[in-house]
Amino acid sequence: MPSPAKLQSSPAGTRVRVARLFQALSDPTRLHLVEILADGERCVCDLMAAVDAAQSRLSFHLKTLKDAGLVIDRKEGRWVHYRLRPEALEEMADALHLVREARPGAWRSITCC
Amino acid sequence: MPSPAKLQSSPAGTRVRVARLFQALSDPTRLHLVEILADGERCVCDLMAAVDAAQSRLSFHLKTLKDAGLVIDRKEGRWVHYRLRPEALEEMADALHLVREARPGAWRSITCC
DNA sequence: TGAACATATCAATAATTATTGATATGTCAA
DNA sequence: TTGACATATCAATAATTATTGATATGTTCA
Repeated sequence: MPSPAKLQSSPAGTRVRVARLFQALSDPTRLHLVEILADGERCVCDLMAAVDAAQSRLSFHLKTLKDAGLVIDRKEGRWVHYRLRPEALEEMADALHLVREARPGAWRSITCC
Repeated sequence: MPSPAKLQSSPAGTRVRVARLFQALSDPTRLHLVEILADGERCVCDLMAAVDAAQSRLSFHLKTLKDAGLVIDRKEGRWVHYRLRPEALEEMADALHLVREARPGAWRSITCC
Protein backbone atom coordinates (compact mmCIF):
# COMPACT_ATOMS: atom_id res chain seq x y z
CA MET A 1 0.00 0.00 0.00
CA PRO A 2 1.08 3.62 -0.55
CA SER A 3 3.02 5.34 2.16
CA PRO A 4 0.90 7.54 4.43
CA ALA A 5 3.07 10.68 4.28
CA LYS A 6 2.35 14.37 3.89
CA LEU A 7 -0.54 14.80 1.51
CA GLN A 8 -0.54 18.57 1.67
CA SER A 9 2.72 19.02 -0.23
CA SER A 10 3.61 18.12 -3.78
CA PRO A 11 5.74 15.13 -4.75
CA ALA A 12 9.39 15.88 -5.22
CA GLY A 13 9.21 15.59 -9.00
CA THR A 14 6.50 18.19 -9.24
CA ARG A 15 8.45 20.44 -6.95
CA VAL A 16 11.47 20.32 -9.19
CA ARG A 17 9.41 21.17 -12.25
CA VAL A 18 7.56 23.97 -10.53
CA ALA A 19 10.75 25.38 -9.07
CA ARG A 20 12.08 25.50 -12.61
CA LEU A 21 9.07 27.50 -13.70
CA PHE A 22 9.50 29.97 -10.88
CA GLN A 23 13.14 30.17 -11.75
CA ALA A 24 12.18 31.21 -15.25
CA LEU A 25 10.32 34.19 -13.84
CA SER A 26 13.01 35.05 -11.34
CA ASP A 27 14.54 37.72 -13.52
CA PRO A 28 13.07 41.15 -14.34
CA THR A 29 13.85 40.93 -18.02
CA ARG A 30 12.14 37.59 -18.37
CA LEU A 31 9.22 38.76 -16.31
CA HIS A 32 8.91 41.68 -18.68
CA LEU A 33 9.00 39.41 -21.69
CA VAL A 34 6.26 37.27 -20.26
CA GLU A 35 4.14 40.32 -19.53
CA ILE A 36 4.46 41.36 -23.12
CA LEU A 37 3.61 37.90 -24.37
CA ALA A 38 0.46 37.98 -22.27
CA ASP A 39 -0.97 40.13 -25.05
CA GLY A 40 -0.24 37.46 -27.61
CA GLU A 41 2.45 36.05 -29.81
CA ARG A 42 5.40 38.28 -30.64
CA CYS A 43 8.44 37.93 -32.85
CA VAL A 44 11.91 38.24 -31.39
CA CYS A 45 12.49 41.54 -33.11
CA ASP A 46 9.47 43.10 -31.44
CA LEU A 47 10.55 41.75 -28.08
CA MET A 48 14.02 43.06 -28.60
CA ALA A 49 12.70 46.55 -29.18
CA ALA A 50 10.32 46.30 -26.24
CA VAL A 51 12.76 45.19 -23.59
CA ASP A 52 15.78 46.96 -25.02
CA ALA A 53 18.21 44.08 -24.74
CA ALA A 54 21.07 43.05 -26.98
CA GLN A 55 20.21 40.30 -29.42
CA SER A 56 22.25 37.55 -27.88
CA ARG A 57 21.18 38.42 -24.39
CA LEU A 58 17.53 38.30 -25.39
CA SER A 59 18.08 35.02 -27.16
CA PHE A 60 19.53 33.61 -23.96
CA HIS A 61 16.56 34.69 -21.88
CA LEU A 62 14.08 33.36 -24.40
CA LYS A 63 15.87 30.04 -24.39
CA THR A 64 15.67 30.01 -20.62
CA LEU A 65 11.92 30.58 -20.75
CA LYS A 66 11.56 27.94 -23.41
CA ASP A 67 13.63 25.34 -21.58
CA ALA A 68 11.50 25.85 -18.50
CA GLY A 69 8.42 25.22 -20.60
CA LEU A 70 6.95 28.66 -20.18
CA VAL A 71 6.96 29.60 -23.83
CA ILE A 72 6.88 27.95 -27.23
CA ASP A 73 8.39 29.24 -30.41
CA ARG A 74 7.27 29.03 -33.99
CA LYS A 75 9.47 29.72 -36.98
CA GLU A 76 8.08 31.58 -39.92
CA GLY A 77 10.46 32.60 -42.66
CA ARG A 78 13.29 34.42 -41.09
CA TRP A 79 11.35 35.28 -37.99
CA VAL A 80 10.71 33.38 -34.86
CA HIS A 81 7.58 34.03 -32.84
CA TYR A 82 7.22 33.25 -29.20
CA ARG A 83 4.07 32.71 -27.24
CA LEU A 84 3.14 31.70 -23.71
CA ARG A 85 2.28 28.17 -22.75
CA PRO A 86 -0.83 28.58 -20.58
CA GLU A 87 -0.40 25.14 -18.96
CA ALA A 88 2.83 26.35 -17.42
CA LEU A 89 1.21 29.46 -16.00
CA GLU A 90 -1.55 27.31 -14.68
CA GLU A 91 0.83 24.98 -12.96
CA MET A 92 2.50 27.90 -11.23
CA ALA A 93 -0.82 29.34 -10.20
CA ASP A 94 -1.83 25.98 -8.79
CA ALA A 95 1.35 25.68 -6.78
CA LEU A 96 0.81 29.14 -5.39
CA HIS A 97 -2.79 28.40 -4.64
CA LEU A 98 -1.82 25.28 -2.74
CA VAL A 99 0.33 27.40 -0.49
CA ARG A 100 -2.10 30.26 -0.11
CA GLU A 101 -5.07 28.16 0.95
CA ALA A 102 -4.50 25.11 3.12
CA ARG A 103 -3.54 26.71 6.39
CA PRO A 104 -5.30 24.78 9.13
CA GLY A 105 -3.09 25.64 12.08
CA ALA A 106 -2.07 28.87 10.41
CA TRP A 107 -1.16 31.07 13.29
CA ARG A 108 -0.63 29.02 16.39
CA SER A 109 2.95 27.93 16.80
CA ILE A 110 3.53 24.30 17.61
CA THR A 111 4.97 23.53 21.03
CA CYS A 112 8.54 23.23 20.05
CA CYS A 113 10.39 21.02 19.40
CA MET B 1 0.43 64.40 -18.18
CA PRO B 2 1.52 60.80 -17.67
CA SER B 3 3.18 59.00 -20.51
CA PRO B 4 0.82 56.85 -22.55
CA ALA B 5 2.92 53.70 -22.52
CA LYS B 6 2.18 50.06 -21.84
CA LEU B 7 -0.45 49.92 -19.16
CA GLN B 8 -0.65 46.16 -19.19
CA SER B 9 2.77 45.57 -17.70
CA SER B 10 4.13 46.45 -14.28
CA PRO B 11 6.53 49.28 -13.56
CA ALA B 12 10.16 48.27 -13.46
CA GLY B 13 10.39 48.57 -9.69
CA THR B 14 7.55 46.19 -9.14
CA ARG B 15 9.09 43.80 -11.60
CA VAL B 16 12.31 43.70 -9.68
CA ARG B 17 10.53 42.98 -6.43
CA VAL B 18 8.30 40.35 -7.93
CA ALA B 19 11.22 38.70 -9.70
CA ARG B 20 12.87 38.49 -6.31
CA LEU B 21 9.86 36.70 -4.91
CA PHE B 22 9.82 34.22 -7.76
CA GLN B 23 13.50 33.76 -7.23
CA ALA B 24 12.84 32.76 -3.66
CA LEU B 25 10.61 29.93 -4.87
CA SER B 26 12.96 28.90 -7.63
CA ASP B 27 14.52 26.10 -5.61
CA PRO B 28 12.89 22.78 -4.66
CA THR B 29 14.05 22.91 -1.07
CA ARG B 30 12.62 26.37 -0.55
CA LEU B 31 9.44 25.42 -2.30
CA HIS B 32 9.16 22.51 0.08
CA LEU B 33 9.74 24.75 3.08
CA VAL B 34 7.02 27.10 1.94
CA GLU B 35 4.62 24.21 1.40
CA ILE B 36 5.22 23.12 4.97
CA LEU B 37 4.77 26.63 6.30
CA ALA B 38 1.42 26.79 4.54
CA ASP B 39 0.13 24.72 7.45
CA GLY B 40 1.31 27.32 9.93
CA GLU B 41 4.32 28.51 11.82
CA ARG B 42 7.16 26.06 12.35
CA CYS B 43 10.42 26.15 14.25
CA VAL B 44 13.67 25.61 12.43
CA CYS B 45 14.19 22.26 14.08
CA ASP B 46 10.91 20.94 12.70
CA LEU B 47 11.74 22.25 9.27
CA MET B 48 15.15 20.68 9.43
CA ALA B 49 13.64 17.29 10.13
CA ALA B 50 11.00 17.74 7.45
CA VAL B 51 13.22 18.70 4.57
CA ASP B 52 16.25 16.72 5.67
CA ALA B 53 18.82 19.41 5.14
CA ALA B 54 21.97 20.19 7.07
CA GLN B 55 21.58 22.97 9.60
CA SER B 56 23.65 25.58 7.86
CA ARG B 57 22.16 24.82 4.50
CA LEU B 58 18.66 25.19 5.88
CA SER B 59 19.62 28.40 7.57
CA PHE B 60 20.83 29.74 4.25
CA HIS B 61 17.59 28.90 2.48
CA LEU B 62 15.49 30.39 5.25
CA LYS B 63 17.50 33.56 5.05
CA THR B 64 16.93 33.63 1.32
CA LEU B 65 13.19 33.34 1.83
CA LYS B 66 13.29 35.99 4.52
CA ASP B 67 15.35 38.43 2.49
CA ALA B 68 12.89 38.11 -0.35
CA GLY B 69 10.09 38.96 2.05
CA LEU B 70 8.34 35.62 1.78
CA VAL B 71 8.65 34.67 5.42
CA ILE B 72 9.04 36.27 8.81
CA ASP B 73 10.77 34.85 11.82
CA ARG B 74 10.03 35.10 15.50
CA LYS B 75 12.49 34.23 18.25
CA GLU B 76 11.27 32.44 21.32
CA GLY B 77 13.83 31.19 23.79
CA ARG B 78 16.34 29.20 21.93
CA TRP B 79 14.03 28.51 19.05
CA VAL B 80 13.20 30.51 15.99
CA HIS B 81 9.85 30.12 14.31
CA TYR B 82 9.18 30.96 10.72
CA ARG B 83 5.89 31.74 9.10
CA LEU B 84 4.69 32.85 5.70
CA ARG B 85 4.00 36.43 4.81
CA PRO B 86 0.67 36.28 2.97
CA GLU B 87 1.17 39.68 1.32
CA ALA B 88 4.14 38.27 -0.55
CA LEU B 89 2.18 35.29 -1.78
CA GLU B 90 -0.56 37.63 -2.83
CA GLU B 91 1.81 39.80 -4.79
CA MET B 92 3.07 36.77 -6.66
CA ALA B 93 -0.44 35.57 -7.36
CA ASP B 94 -1.35 39.00 -8.66
CA ALA B 95 1.62 39.09 -10.99
CA LEU B 96 0.70 35.68 -12.31
CA HIS B 97 -2.90 36.67 -12.69
CA LEU B 98 -1.92 39.72 -14.70
CA VAL B 99 -0.17 37.46 -17.15
CA ARG B 100 -2.83 34.77 -17.26
CA GLU B 101 -5.72 37.06 -18.02
CA ALA B 102 -5.15 40.07 -20.26
CA ARG B 103 -4.68 38.39 -23.60
CA PRO B 104 -6.61 40.45 -26.15
CA GLY B 105 -4.81 39.41 -29.30
CA ALA B 106 -3.76 36.17 -27.72
CA TRP B 107 -3.32 33.90 -30.66
CA ARG B 108 -2.97 35.90 -33.85
CA SER B 109 0.60 36.71 -34.62
CA ILE B 110 1.36 40.28 -35.52
CA THR B 111 2.49 40.96 -39.06
CA CYS B 112 6.16 40.95 -38.48
CA CYS B 113 8.28 43.02 -38.16
C1' DT C 1 24.32 34.17 -56.89
C1' DG C 2 25.31 37.25 -53.19
C1' DA C 3 24.26 40.82 -49.80
C1' DA C 4 21.37 42.06 -45.94
C1' DC C 5 18.80 40.27 -42.32
C1' DA C 6 16.80 37.52 -38.12
C1' DT C 7 18.07 34.57 -34.92
C1' DA C 8 20.81 31.07 -32.51
C1' DT C 9 24.92 29.44 -30.59
C1' DC C 10 29.57 29.53 -28.86
C1' DA C 11 33.60 30.87 -26.07
C1' DA C 12 35.30 33.68 -22.54
C1' DT C 13 34.47 35.82 -18.56
C1' DA C 14 31.87 37.83 -14.77
C1' DA C 15 28.50 37.64 -11.32
C1' DT C 16 25.46 35.25 -8.43
C1' DT C 17 23.97 31.45 -5.66
C1' DA C 18 24.65 27.06 -3.20
C1' DT C 19 27.15 23.76 -0.23
C1' DT C 20 30.20 22.42 3.44
C1' DG C 21 32.51 22.55 7.67
C1' DA C 22 33.93 25.59 11.38
C1' DT C 23 32.99 28.78 14.63
C1' DA C 24 30.14 32.26 17.10
C1' DT C 25 26.00 33.67 19.94
C1' DG C 26 22.51 33.24 22.87
C1' DT C 27 19.50 30.20 25.88
C1' DC C 28 18.27 26.72 28.92
C1' DA C 29 18.86 23.31 32.57
C1' DA C 30 21.57 20.89 35.93
C1' DT D 1 28.69 28.32 36.09
C1' DT D 2 29.13 24.93 32.98
C1' DG D 3 27.67 22.13 29.34
C1' DA D 4 24.34 20.91 25.86
C1' DC D 5 21.50 22.82 22.52
C1' DA D 6 19.28 25.86 18.59
C1' DT D 7 20.43 28.76 15.30
C1' DA D 8 23.16 32.08 12.63
C1' DT D 9 27.16 33.42 10.29
C1' DC D 10 31.58 33.03 8.07
C1' DA D 11 35.20 31.44 4.88
C1' DA D 12 36.32 28.54 1.19
C1' DT D 13 34.93 26.48 -2.69
C1' DA D 14 31.82 24.69 -6.17
C1' DA D 15 28.13 25.16 -9.26
C1' DT D 16 25.01 27.78 -11.83
C1' DT D 17 23.54 31.68 -14.43
C1' DA D 18 24.29 36.01 -16.99
C1' DT D 19 26.70 39.10 -20.21
C1' DT D 20 29.42 40.21 -24.20
C1' DG D 21 31.29 39.92 -28.64
C1' DA D 22 32.08 36.80 -32.46
C1' DT D 23 30.59 33.62 -35.53
C1' DA D 24 27.27 30.36 -37.67
C1' DT D 25 22.76 29.18 -39.97
C1' DG D 26 19.05 29.79 -42.60
C1' DT D 27 15.95 33.27 -45.26
C1' DT D 28 14.69 36.70 -48.34
C1' DC D 29 15.32 39.81 -51.99
C1' DA D 30 17.77 42.11 -55.60
